[in-house]
Amino acid sequence: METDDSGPLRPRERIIRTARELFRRHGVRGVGVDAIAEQAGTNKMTLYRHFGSKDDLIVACMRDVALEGDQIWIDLESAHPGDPLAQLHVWLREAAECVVGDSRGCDMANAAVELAETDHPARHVIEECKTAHRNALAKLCREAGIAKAELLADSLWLLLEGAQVSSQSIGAAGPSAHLIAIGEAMIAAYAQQAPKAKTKARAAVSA
Amino acid sequence: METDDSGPLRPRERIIRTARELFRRHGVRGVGVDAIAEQAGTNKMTLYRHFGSKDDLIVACMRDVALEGDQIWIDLESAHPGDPLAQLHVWLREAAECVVGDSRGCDMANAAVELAETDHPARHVIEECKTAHRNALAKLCREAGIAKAELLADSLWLLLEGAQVSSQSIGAAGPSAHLIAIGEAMIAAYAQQAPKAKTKARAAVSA
DNA sequence: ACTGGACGTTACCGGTCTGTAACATTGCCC
DNA sequence: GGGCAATGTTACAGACCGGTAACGTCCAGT
Repeated sequence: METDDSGPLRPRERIIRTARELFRRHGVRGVGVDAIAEQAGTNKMTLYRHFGSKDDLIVACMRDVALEGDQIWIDLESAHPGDPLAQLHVWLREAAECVVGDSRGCDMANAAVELAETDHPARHVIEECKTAHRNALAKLCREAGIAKAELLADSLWLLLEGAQVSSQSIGAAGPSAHLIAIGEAMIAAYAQQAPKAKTKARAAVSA
Repeated sequence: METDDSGPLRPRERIIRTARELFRRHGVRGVGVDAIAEQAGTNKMTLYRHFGSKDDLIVACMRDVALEGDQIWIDLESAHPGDPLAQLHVWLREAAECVVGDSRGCDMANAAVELAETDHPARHVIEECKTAHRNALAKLCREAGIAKAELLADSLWLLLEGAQVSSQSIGAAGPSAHLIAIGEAMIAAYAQQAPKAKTKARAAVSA
């Protein structure tokens, strides 16, 4: 009932992993530090020795989520090197994976909703990470030769964010279930107007 | 410092209004019943005599939000009677009004995020209301003669939900700021393919 | 073998939260 | 005016939370 995965991981790592899971399931305000420590197979004192406060732990978890999220861009490039349009389609499919089953949506967006105070330290991390991801998506759209790349990126971005939050209010079987079809239609609509380059547009990587 | 608007309204109405405002500002878990009662110019006992529990109060607030949201469909019809396409454009502009300034997004979506337990009574109200609104939007798209009406409705729906949640994580100046432009482009893209009828399509109201 | 740092255990503090009990007060309606 | 329902006031219970203090334990490096 207590140990979660007390294998080779140090307490700090176990705490972050456990905290992320519990935060995800119950929300950052819905779980106490005592429950986190116990579930991580340690105790509250050790938790407070690694993280000065619960807010610090939340920030650390957000940074962990951000680090994990950055990996997708590396995976995309390695999956379809030099083919940004193909990467864009894979991105969409990866995004759709975030809203299957009894999804809890995006950890960061959820945390931003729960931490209503705009000056909460975690909010800065969330804003930075979200902005970085949106910019990376826009970069992908530009490199894919999309004319209105910024607008397509914002469109896809809002679609994903909406799908994640909508899966919690309406349910994953609602509009969120059509995320791929909607996204594909949108990419097609933006790709057909004044494309600077077609697929495999290696030459357009400059900007 | 205490009375909020103790005019002609009965305590029950004052409590709901105050609770909605405080829930919106601080989240449903971020404000206590005592603060709500005091801000509403009454006390905790009266609150508990009208609402058996805090959860009941949350449900009542969600129903109040739902009732308020239903009004938009009446307003749309009266603004452009018999012109569903025009209503659709006005809907988009009304939607964009929800993500201006320091928006806190959608009260219902936020509550769904905070109330992580899927069996919370408020979740049912939220799901019903959200589904009803999405269906009303789809009905508008069908009546506007859009071929893939359901898909356009889901697209616009995800855009709005995404804009509302994104305004809290990235900020209202991010992708959410382009909601109108994105939505217009999407409506245009769906309207140009196999339109069953053009504007003022009174004949297409059957289905 | 010693030592120092990381970790575990227990107990506690002060605060806040939801929810209730008992009682006083107001105001409306007959 | 008398009575009754709605409301206000105070106090309290029980639980939980974030955070800290004091002390014990273990293990790696020298």
